Amino acid sequence: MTEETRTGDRYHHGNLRAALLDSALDVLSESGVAGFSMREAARRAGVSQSAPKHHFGDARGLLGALATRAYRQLCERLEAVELSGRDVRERVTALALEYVAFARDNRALFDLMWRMTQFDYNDPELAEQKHRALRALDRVLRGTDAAPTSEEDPPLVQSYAVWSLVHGYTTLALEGAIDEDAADPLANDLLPAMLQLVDVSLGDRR
Amino acid sequence: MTEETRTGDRYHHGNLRAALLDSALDVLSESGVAGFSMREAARRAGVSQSAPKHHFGDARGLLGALATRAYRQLCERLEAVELSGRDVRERVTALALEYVAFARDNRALFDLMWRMTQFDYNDPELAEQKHRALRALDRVLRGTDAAPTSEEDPPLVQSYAVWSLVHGYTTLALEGAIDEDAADPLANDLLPAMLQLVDVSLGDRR
DNA sequence: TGTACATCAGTGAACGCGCGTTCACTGATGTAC
DNA sequence: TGTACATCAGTGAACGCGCGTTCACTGATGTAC
Repeated sequence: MTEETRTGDRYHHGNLRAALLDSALDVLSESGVAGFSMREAARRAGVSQSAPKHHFGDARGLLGALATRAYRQLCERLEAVELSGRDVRERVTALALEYVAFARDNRALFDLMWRMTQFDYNDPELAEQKHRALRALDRVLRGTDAAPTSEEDPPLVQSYAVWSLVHGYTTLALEGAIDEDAADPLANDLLPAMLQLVDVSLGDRR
Repeated sequence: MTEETRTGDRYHHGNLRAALLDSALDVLSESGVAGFSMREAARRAGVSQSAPKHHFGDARGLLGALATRAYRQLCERLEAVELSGRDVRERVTALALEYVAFARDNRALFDLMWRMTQFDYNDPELAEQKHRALRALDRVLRGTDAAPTSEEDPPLVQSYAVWSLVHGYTTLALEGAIDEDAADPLANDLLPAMLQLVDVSLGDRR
């Protein structure tokens, strides 16, 4: 009686919610947000077309759950590298590269994450996870010596600047708008070079 | 016999291509890329559902033409403010604010512009217009005193950095991911403050 | 330990919808002679 | 100046498709007594 997916001879799937999230991710990755359909997700989970309704209501609910899980995964990856590097600049660069790597590994998902207002999907956990990545960056910029970051301190201008730069670079590169010499624009060193131009000291804090 | 749209008693529209672009923009603005349909665009242009085929083939063609026109408009707006400001930093800031203003004025269109790879729409003019905005930024960063910019000089790292920062900020703000004190995050002064952190001198050029 | 019953999870046929596309057509325009 | 004809631009009915949603149902599970 494991928790594993089992599409055996049982009438009840037993694990359908998780199985649907997985198959929905497949559909999303292949067809994009525009081509996504509940029926196809159900089909791939080996279940009738009306089964998803019990778990997610409609496509908004399913995609929302998918996006929430994606934010969580991104934050975990960022927090895992948060402390690697000898100084602030190295740590910021490590975070940035991880951000880009996540986007490249999960193109359709990354796309979905920044498209949720289109679905006006309001989930408190999603909103919370959305801020979590920024907080990791903020901690790094304030430095480890600083007093433990209060959850209520507003993020630094530096945090917004670095986030904007990295996010913008990621979307532009994935779109093919920034085509560098290298075949894979995400593998080269343009991003670190750009980050060198950003003042990450706290003296300029405003 | 003006060039104006006339939906009079004539069998031939006379101006259908332009009229379809306009109605398509309406549909796009209301329904987004996902909700876009050729039939609806035709309906609003007051024409049969099969008429658009003669001019655009399919939705890819119509949206592609729309995106190309949008890039052209963006570039014109950027070039119009390119020289306003007493020094490089002021001029860069003016460009950045205009970029954000364009995105706010044309949300659906701005969204479409960075989604064209989804349609693998290959139009040389679109590709050309895509680079044109970056070149305006590059001219500003090199300064007016510099030798006239050769069309073949690769863009500065600074250009990529500023573009990434501004583009990232724009998309994050429109998505609601950056919520500042002000009700309208695009109207405040976070963007200039972030640009202050970027080294725009050419000494660091690499 | 057994039975009754409520609730949960999933089925599968049916519906109506808007879409893209095709097809034979027709009305207008331009061009050759 | 007039006529014939090719080409262009647009019509409107028809088709098949996949979609979301509804609905009466059924199989499994849990709980009260």
